[in-house]
Amino acid sequence: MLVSTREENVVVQETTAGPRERYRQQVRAEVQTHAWHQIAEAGASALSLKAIAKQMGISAPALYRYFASRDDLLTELILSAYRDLAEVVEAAAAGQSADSAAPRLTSVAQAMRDWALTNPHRYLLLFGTPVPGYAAPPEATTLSSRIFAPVLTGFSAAMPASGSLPGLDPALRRALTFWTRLHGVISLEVAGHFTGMPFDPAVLYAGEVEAVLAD
Amino acid sequence: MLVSTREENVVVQETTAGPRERYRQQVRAEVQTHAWHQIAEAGASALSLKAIAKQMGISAPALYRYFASRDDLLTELILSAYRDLAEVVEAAAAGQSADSAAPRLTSVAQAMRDWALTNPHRYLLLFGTPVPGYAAPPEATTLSSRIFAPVLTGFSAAMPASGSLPGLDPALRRALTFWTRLHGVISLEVAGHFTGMPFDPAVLYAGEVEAVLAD
DNA sequence: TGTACATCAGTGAACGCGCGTTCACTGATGTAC
DNA sequence: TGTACATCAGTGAACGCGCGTTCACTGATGTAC
Repeated sequence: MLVSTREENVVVQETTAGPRERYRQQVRAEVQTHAWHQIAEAGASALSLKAIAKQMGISAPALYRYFASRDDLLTELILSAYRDLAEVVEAAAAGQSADSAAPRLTSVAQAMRDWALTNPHRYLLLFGTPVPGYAAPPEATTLSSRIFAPVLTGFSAAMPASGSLPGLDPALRRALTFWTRLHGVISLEVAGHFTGMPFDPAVLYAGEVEAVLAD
Repeated sequence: MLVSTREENVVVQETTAGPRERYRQQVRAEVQTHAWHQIAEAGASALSLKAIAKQMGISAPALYRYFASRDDLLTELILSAYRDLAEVVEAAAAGQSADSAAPRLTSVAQAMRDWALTNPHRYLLLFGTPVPGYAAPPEATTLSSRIFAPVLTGFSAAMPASGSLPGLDPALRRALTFWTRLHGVISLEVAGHFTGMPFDPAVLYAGEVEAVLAD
């Protein structure tokens, strides 16, 4: 499983950073890589600064130069996972012709599943069981709607704005079910609930993608 | 939130149990109640025998009279959650007339959501992020198919057995999408991903139930 | 180009804490005669 | 009904372990003159 840990402290990287700042970002990235491996092996609740320090051959207090606390590190991991997925979804939505919404949304759906299967622990960290005792920062909500936006605009474009029906705006409803139906398949697959069952999850998923766009 | 911890050591309970055995089952139940409260507050990874002992006003080693280890307790919790849900689903399926499948499946769908909202931590323990480093016992798979069975027979009855289409048997496919679509809504709601969004999850769910049975 | 100084990465000891689990034991409770 | 014995729930001390975090410190590195 590939763990790509890019640094995204965009503001800093824009101007020419001094060698100390460059080194700093490099170490931060290395810490996050080890953190993801740890989450992959023992789950998010087991994320431990001391264990990361040991793996890096460094003393534990040294890490406090880079992250204010364990929860601070966890926050960075979650936000970077959100950013990563948001970029993947946006790229998938942008890569298709703007004429019709269906191929754009198909592309988005495939990108989501690919990302989830490549990064199962990131997907579960974002959309699985919430980490107990941890409150996501407000920025998470912003990034969450950034992921949702291409889907919503896709359906809004495809449908006449027919005012609100009883209960739920139709474009919002279709965007929501797009999301819930695909999440239903992805999350069960990623959590291992399809192992040993006599069917191919990819086929099931493709069927759901087709169906959710057909109606 | 109600935590009902029934003892289900059926074999023992059938014959008349001595007073010691009765007491033993009572304590086991009490331990499990405290365990669920603990999972609700700090997650499954934080499940701790010492903490339970402290809450019960008992010494920690005393618990080893009732559970062989921490993982043993966790296994009992998971199996009892599976059993509980299986009974709820079976009851919902049996409560309707056997004539047509649709009302039976609607009833099953509502029972599933009700159970999940009443027991969010149980639902997440069964179908959310897997507990790291913990392997579910084989019996879990058995109970899992017991939950799935009423759905599958519902769709099998409703459809002519038309042989296998390319990819996926039609009844299995519809039973699977029944499950994935409802899980998609339930899991996101239970994990708190709908909080603050401008719609009613119950309406969204009802719509999905209707749609999954309509086609 | 050379030197003095400020910055900052990293160290090692220490804090209080909680964990699962073992062990030898005490004392109450149920049971067989 | 009374007594002796076996069973077993529960105790307290101890084991080795890992955790987050703080503190005063050392020593290397970059920078300003």
